[in-house]
Order: sequence, then structure tokens, then C-alpha cells
Amino acid sequence: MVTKQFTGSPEDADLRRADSLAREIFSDVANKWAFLIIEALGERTARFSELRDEVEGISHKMLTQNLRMLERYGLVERTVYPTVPPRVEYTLTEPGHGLRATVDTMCGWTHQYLGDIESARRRFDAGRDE
Amino acid sequence: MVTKQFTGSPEDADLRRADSLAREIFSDVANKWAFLIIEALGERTARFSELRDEVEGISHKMLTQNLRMLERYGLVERTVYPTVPPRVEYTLTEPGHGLRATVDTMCGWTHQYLGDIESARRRFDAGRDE
DNA sequence: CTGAATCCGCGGGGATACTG
DNA sequence: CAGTATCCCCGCGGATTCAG
Repeated sequence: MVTKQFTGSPEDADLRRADSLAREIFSDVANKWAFLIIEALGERTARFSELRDEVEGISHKMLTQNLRMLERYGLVERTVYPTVPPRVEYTLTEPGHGLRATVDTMCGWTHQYLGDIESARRRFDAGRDE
Repeated sequence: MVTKQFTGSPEDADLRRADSLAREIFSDVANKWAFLIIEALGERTARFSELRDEVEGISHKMLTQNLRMLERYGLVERTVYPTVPPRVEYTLTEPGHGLRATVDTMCGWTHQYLGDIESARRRFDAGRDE
């Protein structure tokens, strides 16, 4: 990940710091639930339960967990309306939208190569020799 | 993920199939190890041990596992040279390069928003009220 | 060197119950 | 409705060993 080899020089210290932080972000954010949530959010602002319905297969726990993580990194904004029953809305921030572009690209990629991938998989599963 | 609501009509059958396949690919491929491997491969062709050294923190097992998965989907090509000791080289296919574009974008995104993300996280960890 | 297989511990993640 | 906490189990994933 654009990781150059570092010397021992002092000005490399924060480079290394930035790099390790980047890897950390990368490791946390590059997982399917985070991606699916971001994709589900898209332009609109959505409530917790809406997201749960939209992101199919996600559990209550995984949703909160990932939402916290995304909020922590400032990728989604969480707005609480002090009504009863409570109403909480999530929306993408600017960095969040930036990431959404990436996710969208990947969705496009998936559909673009769907055929190739499917046949490749069939070939592989058939045993790649015989 | 571009998932429209389906009716019961017959022509929706393969749409639903394609969609579930897309989700499957998405779920498998959208994980940090796969991304890091793809990023590590980049333009060049690399050997197993090179990848292991390059993708920092990955275990022997995770590397083989992800390489198999990527090979299965036809994203990387595996070439075995029948020498002794054996030499195996991995390289991205065309679909693989397509995905790499996405991963690269995400790397760029990471560095672009590094500052915002870091301060957001600091703010969050400090407790977002007090 | 590549990689399949086995063992196994730990934590991811589901289900449930409980607060506000 | 949103969120935390607890329990608990299955499977991810690391370490190691064996084979080609």
C-alpha cells in the first residue's frame, strides 16, 4: 500500500506513523458489512431499522458494531432525535461519500465481470486440469 | 447493491440469480487480505513467498486460502514451473486488474482523508459529548 | 519452495434479554 | 425504536507437520 522501505531517518517517523494508520483504517473498513452499509446509505439518510432491513443478512449486532466503527472514523454521521420512541438517523459524511465512490466502482466491476467470473469459477470447480 | 425489488415474473429469475451471485462475489472478495494481495501483486508477477513477505502480517494459511479464492474467481492466474524446488508465480488477470483499480482508488482515498479520519477518531475516542 | 492437512484456541458473531 | 450487555458456540485463522 504505497509502502516504501524506510530508513532510520527521523523524518521517516511520521511517514511510518501515517502508513500504519492507513493500514489500520484499511483493515477496518475493507470488510463486506461496512461496504454494504455504505452502499445502502448512498445519497439518502436512513434509520437504524431501515438499514437493518436493507442490508440483507446483517445481524443487529454487526450493524451497530459497523456503524460505530464508521462513525468513529467520521464516515457516517449519527443524529439522534430525542423523541419517544427514539429516532436515529445515519448519513454519509464527505469522506464517507468518497469511500462510497469506491464501493460503487466495485459494484460496477462485479456486474461487469459477472460472466467471466462465473465461468472461471465453474472451470475451477470442475478441476482445472481434466 | 443495485438490488431492485423483484416481482414473481419469470424473467426476474435470472436477475435474482445474477444478483445473488454478485453478492456472493462481493462478500468473498471484499475483505482486507484479498485487497492487500491484489495491491501487492499490482503490475508485476510474484511468487508465493514474495507475496508472503510483501503482505505484511498475513499467515501462510490465509495467503493460500485467499489466493485459491482469487484464482477460483479468475482474478489471479497461477503458473507452476515444474522445477525443483517448485516455483509458482501469480499474476493478475484482466478482471483482476479491474478490481485493482478499485483497490487503488481506496488506497488513494485512505491517504486523502487520513487527516480527517484521524481527528474524527480522536474526537470520538475522547467521548463525543463532553 | 509451495501447499495440503491437522490440531486447537480464541474471538467473531448470532440469539436473547434488558435499559432508555 | 435504538442500543448495550450477556451468553455461547461455531469457525476463522495461527502454528505446526507432512508431502511433492
